[in-house]
Amino acid sequence: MNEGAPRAERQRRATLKDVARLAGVSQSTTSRALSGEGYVAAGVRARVLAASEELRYVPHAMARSLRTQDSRSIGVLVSDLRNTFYADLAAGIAGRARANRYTMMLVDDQGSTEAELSAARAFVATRVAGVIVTPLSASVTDYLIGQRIPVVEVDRQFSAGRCDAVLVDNIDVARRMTDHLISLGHQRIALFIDETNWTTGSDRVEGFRRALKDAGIEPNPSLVISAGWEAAEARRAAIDVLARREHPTAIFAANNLLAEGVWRAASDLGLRIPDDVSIVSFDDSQWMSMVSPGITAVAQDAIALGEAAIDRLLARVAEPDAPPQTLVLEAQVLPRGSTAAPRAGA
Amino acid sequence: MNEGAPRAERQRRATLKDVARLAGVSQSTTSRALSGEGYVAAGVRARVLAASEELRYVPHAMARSLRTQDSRSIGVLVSDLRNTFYADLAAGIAGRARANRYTMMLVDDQGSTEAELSAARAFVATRVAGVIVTPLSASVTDYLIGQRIPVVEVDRQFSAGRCDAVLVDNIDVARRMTDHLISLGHQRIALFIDETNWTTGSDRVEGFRRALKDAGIEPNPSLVISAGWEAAEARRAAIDVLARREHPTAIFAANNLLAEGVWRAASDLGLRIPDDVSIVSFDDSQWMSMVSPGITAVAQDAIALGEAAIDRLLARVAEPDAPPQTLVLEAQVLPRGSTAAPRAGA
DNA sequence: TTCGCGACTGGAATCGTTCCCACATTTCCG
DNA sequence: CGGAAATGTGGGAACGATTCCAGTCGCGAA
Repeated sequence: MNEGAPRAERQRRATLKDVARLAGVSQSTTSRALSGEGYVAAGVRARVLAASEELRYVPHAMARSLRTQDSRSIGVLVSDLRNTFYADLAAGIAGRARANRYTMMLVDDQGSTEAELSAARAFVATRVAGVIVTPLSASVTDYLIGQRIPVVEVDRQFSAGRCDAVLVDNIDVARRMTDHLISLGHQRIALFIDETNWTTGSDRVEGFRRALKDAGIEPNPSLVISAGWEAAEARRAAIDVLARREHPTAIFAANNLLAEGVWRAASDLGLRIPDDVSIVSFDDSQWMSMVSPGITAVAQDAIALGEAAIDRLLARVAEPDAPPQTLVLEAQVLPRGSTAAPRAGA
Repeated sequence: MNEGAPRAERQRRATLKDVARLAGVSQSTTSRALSGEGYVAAGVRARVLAASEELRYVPHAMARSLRTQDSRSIGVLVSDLRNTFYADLAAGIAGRARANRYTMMLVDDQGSTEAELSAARAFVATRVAGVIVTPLSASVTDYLIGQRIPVVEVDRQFSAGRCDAVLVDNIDVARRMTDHLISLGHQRIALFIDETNWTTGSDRVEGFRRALKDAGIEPNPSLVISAGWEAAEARRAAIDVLARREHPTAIFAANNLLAEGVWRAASDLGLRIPDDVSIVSFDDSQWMSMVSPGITAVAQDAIALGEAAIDRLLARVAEPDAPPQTLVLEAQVLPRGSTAAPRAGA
């Protein structure tokens, strides 16, 4: 053996060339033997496999995809992994990605549009096959579409008709939930909402308004409350609202964080649910089935949402020029104990 | 212009060569202009930048890292993203990764050792700079170490002394928690545990045992209960245990899922907490602060755990030959209302 | 005038694969 | 028996970047 640099020899990772040399055949043959494509004599294949095993050879995925010009990874961009909604979404995607032998690059943009855009650039740089995003603005999607990378928008939609999307019918579900409250006799219903620039938010408000309108209830703008992004903010806002003399008899929280804030506020003020105030939530959470009474909630199946998104993405990758599709998944209203008729006289 | 194939021309993504051609300089110069390394005349740089802008050029990260032989991505392997503990861990890692301009490849192995190993192979194939793993067995770490890829084990440790690790002192915390119950007067304490082949599980059992021993309480093997992996299983097991004539006066659940099962079982049986049974949990969860009474729990800061893990990993990448370190982070016992002295006579 | 040096540029090798092509050998069939 | 087809092999050009090296200038100093 060459006594030159045994240590360096050990350190370097084996390449195809090393395997070829050890097996005593050319790189072309080695490649064929390992990939199983093309002619290779049985004996030679065995020698190559043995050599590859001995050197613990692992093909360099980047070199491969550089040459073949295709990619086995997808980019996923979510807003906040600590929120179970996004975590479940990611879990759904991760499972299916693995099943389809894709790897997943995950970025949590923490609500920052700069982070979002820089993640998109990183995805383009690594030439992902496609991207799944819960967008904060239209710019990510625009950028990716401009770069001709397949995109699926999930949960919120900014680029309707320009890329695929997987959504829940927020208008309909919000309306049904509001109807539920109205049918119990509630007239003064407050809606806690985070953001109305997104389709999720504006659609939920829209569904809420329609239900009121259809029931002939006068819309009251002071009962649509922008409650910020965090439970703590929502809690403060809810304390304000619930401390009013004629406080709403029911509160509809547009997501799980807001619901937490509202629930804590009611608890802070010693209000009893549902006697003093009914509470419902858009988004189910573990705690909502554990507190008593349980919180009536819209159960979005975030895992299914993620699975649908990656299925759509892979279909799009296979057929880039098909017209964009928007998938709308069902969401269920789970009635629990947090809703009842308003107290007489309230 | 060449009228040959305008469509194909539009389709292809711009490469360095295209930018160079448009700017009228060589690839070398273009590369230097874009990277800022080496000499480039100001006018030329401007031209190159303009050309790159016009073609919406995005450098091919894989080609780059193939050439430079370094990697800007890390692999992360967790057991179940739907569990907030792992989701928070991933969130902590994701934040720091982004801050350090690394991308993160995330795999959720769903508790399958095959999935775990195949993820590890995928990481090696993409030549990640390093891997953070909540291992299911020693084999992932062994494999990665064999491939000379830096590894940090988090939460559980299988390869002590052979790679870095970031942990919580499970023995100590479990002991303190048990002491808390003992100091309230409990003698018949059950421990619900998932798995004792992992350091997390066996250490929690160990801490529990030591606390009992130090207090002179006879260890009772029938009170250390393997309650499976899911809340539903734990619930069934807890119903069995709590339905016994002389049921334990306190239950220590070794993680949040188990705690959920135990809590639901108590609720199923109409037992009052803490009057009929005290409950404590290793792992805090959102619901534990929302139910009443709140559940006394060990709060592990999973985000901090993730941050510490990636800090360690990046330090290791910078200095591969330093001796392995094991970081032990603090965890707090959060006393809530779920613990009290056992009922007289119980 | 010549030398040397700093500023600047381009050619070409390289990273680790795949795969087209050319060539060699064997098999098969009319 | 001749040639086509099937089988097996290796050479070498890509893929898209970086970077070493060898040049070409212009200019101030010797």
